[in-house]
Amino acid sequence: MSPAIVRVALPVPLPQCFDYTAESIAPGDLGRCVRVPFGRGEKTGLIVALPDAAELPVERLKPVIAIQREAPALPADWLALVEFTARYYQHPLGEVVAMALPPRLRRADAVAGAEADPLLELSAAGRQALADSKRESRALALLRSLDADGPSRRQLLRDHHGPAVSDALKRGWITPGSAADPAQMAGAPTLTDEQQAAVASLSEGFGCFQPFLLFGVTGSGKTEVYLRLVQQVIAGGGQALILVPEIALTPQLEGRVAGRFPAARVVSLHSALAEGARSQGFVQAMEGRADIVLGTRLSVFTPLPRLGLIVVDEEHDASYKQHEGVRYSARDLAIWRARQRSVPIVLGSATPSLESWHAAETGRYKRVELASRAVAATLPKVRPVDVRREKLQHGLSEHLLRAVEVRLQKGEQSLIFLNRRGYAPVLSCPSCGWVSRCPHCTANMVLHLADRRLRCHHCSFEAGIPLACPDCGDQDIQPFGRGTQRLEETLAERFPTARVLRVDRDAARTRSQWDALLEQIGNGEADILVGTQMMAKGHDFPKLTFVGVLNADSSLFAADFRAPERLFQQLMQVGGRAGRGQLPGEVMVQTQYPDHPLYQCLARHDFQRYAALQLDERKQARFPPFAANALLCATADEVGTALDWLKAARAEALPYAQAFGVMVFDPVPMRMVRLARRERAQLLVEAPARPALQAFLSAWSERLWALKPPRVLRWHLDVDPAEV
DNA sequence: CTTTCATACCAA
DNA sequence: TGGTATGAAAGT
Repeated sequence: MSPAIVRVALPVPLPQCFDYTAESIAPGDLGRCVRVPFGRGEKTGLIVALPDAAELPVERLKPVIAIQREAPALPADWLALVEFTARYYQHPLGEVVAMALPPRLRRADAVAGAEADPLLELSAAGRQALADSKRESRALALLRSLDADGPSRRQLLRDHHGPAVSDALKRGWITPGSAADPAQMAGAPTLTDEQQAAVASLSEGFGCFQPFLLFGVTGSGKTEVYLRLVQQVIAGGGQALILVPEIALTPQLEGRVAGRFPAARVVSLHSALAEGARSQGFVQAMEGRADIVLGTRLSVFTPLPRLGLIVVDEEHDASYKQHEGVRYSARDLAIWRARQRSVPIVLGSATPSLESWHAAETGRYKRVELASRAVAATLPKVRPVDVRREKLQHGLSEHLLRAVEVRLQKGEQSLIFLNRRGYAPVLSCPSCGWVSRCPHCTANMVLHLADRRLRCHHCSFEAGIPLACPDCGDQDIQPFGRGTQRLEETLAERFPTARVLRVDRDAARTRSQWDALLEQIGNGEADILVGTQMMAKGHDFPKLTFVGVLNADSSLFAADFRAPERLFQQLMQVGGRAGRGQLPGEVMVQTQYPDHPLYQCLARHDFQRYAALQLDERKQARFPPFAANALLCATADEVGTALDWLKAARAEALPYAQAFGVMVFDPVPMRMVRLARRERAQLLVEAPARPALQAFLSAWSERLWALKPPRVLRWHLDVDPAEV
């Protein structure tokens, strides 16, 4: 018997797979990791096919070193998913696999058996103890919660009751439980009529592929709707996949899910997780031992044998698109996966992406709406403040200052939102025009007065603050513009009795700093918050009733056609921070263009109107979703090199372009040409629709790989780019 | 005649 | 990508 052939995807930046010979191959080895000789050394890859014939003459194939048979093989539908990803995003399969697989799984050493998280329940003795006990204790609280909510996972109990758990185990009050229903819920609130209706129409999609757009204003209780759907799926023996933008910023969701389903096996996956924990969660999900997987974009690649539902929370969020390496969109892949597995997918947002909104308008997605806030709070009053005729005090209008003053007197909190870190965006010499340029980027270095540094926000280059102008020696160099640090200073001077707290990436460098800040705000230990977009994301501060927005206009006329969409989403989101408790909220946006449709729609909370306007513009201009785009990006030590290569690439494209009805534009230097000592250029491809783009790209990329670029040049394709 | 650096090529 | 082979330029 001649040896079998295995086709292996290896983590190398090459468009092809590699064939090897292997003895005694079973069909079950498809999807297994394998150690192979490669070049002078060895590499670990994944067996992606068991072909009858090799691409090369068999004599030239090397034998595999070892097949990793201790770990379970990746299932066929998972292979199909990574293969689709590689094809659609024009990225080498081996690199897609390397990204999607936890590193522990890839390495040949055995995967540690996942530690069990046993289910615990009240024993007869425990019931007795509960009945007999008279005074409050930690143990009593534990027993009571088990009595009320039913069996629960040990980890969850430990999170809430600490050492009382081991104690109760020793006394025999609680015991490892018999099989409990993972779908049992604890502490579920009553749904509003609207939520009930939403759950009803969404669950109609169970058992078949159907994308839903759950369009619900901030605070309308979308999460509660997800949880009920998840409950139904688990009750039917299925697994649910929930994607969230940044789990680091939304740990409360993790707690809420785990707390709601005390008997379910919940796996949460995010980038902050250690290697081992990530691999463990992956394997648990793959073996069907997890009921719920909750995670960031990477978890779209979690194998789930009993998948029954996918939820994409805040589907418009930019963090679903990966911006380097394999530039995939987790949201779009989730939809593909839902179709592949014939399961429903729920995309939730208060400000859906225009792509999703358009899909709902045209009936490709079913729209389900939650129009009112679940908690008894009204939408905040939003208005643009015309700053053209007002004299500003350090960038702050009289209206805004008065609004802050009023909250201070009432003991409520205000948030001033400014998306610009640091003290001032640039340091400049008024006499000769010198500005604090970054030596490695086409950008200015930002003045950070707190640690007396100039810092480039793009490449992290740092320098000290010069005492005099480096060019002309003038000592009168000055900061221009305003960042959060300066705003914090200004507000502290203006409101000397107020406690001003800055919340940006500099103030919340680590997770613990961030948690500490959140706690301070929650405890009412701050009166005025100065924050960047970090503050926009899903946190409820009951005492926060006013939000002032500075410098919003800069996104209005930005070159990127998606900038206004993002601005609207961001303002809706940050506005949603105001008045989520019992107190009514107010939002002011300082602008030079108070009549701009974006602000007008924002003031009326009218997403639908704004979406209609934007979609109309996009249609006229043939932008997505009325076209499909891709970018070919090249970087080199000089733009010229990049541009030359792109020109050659464009020449290769022209024969195909016509056939597929695709436009290939001239290469241009990127807006920020220089980034971290590399110069960048790109070329836009515009197709009438995705299938045409795909067909064109697969033909073109074959030619691109054949093109021999100079060694210094790096190139990649960005399909469905987030920014152009 | 050696060392160093840039460049071309290749991987099964 | 990373390792290696190749050759020209620069140094002894």
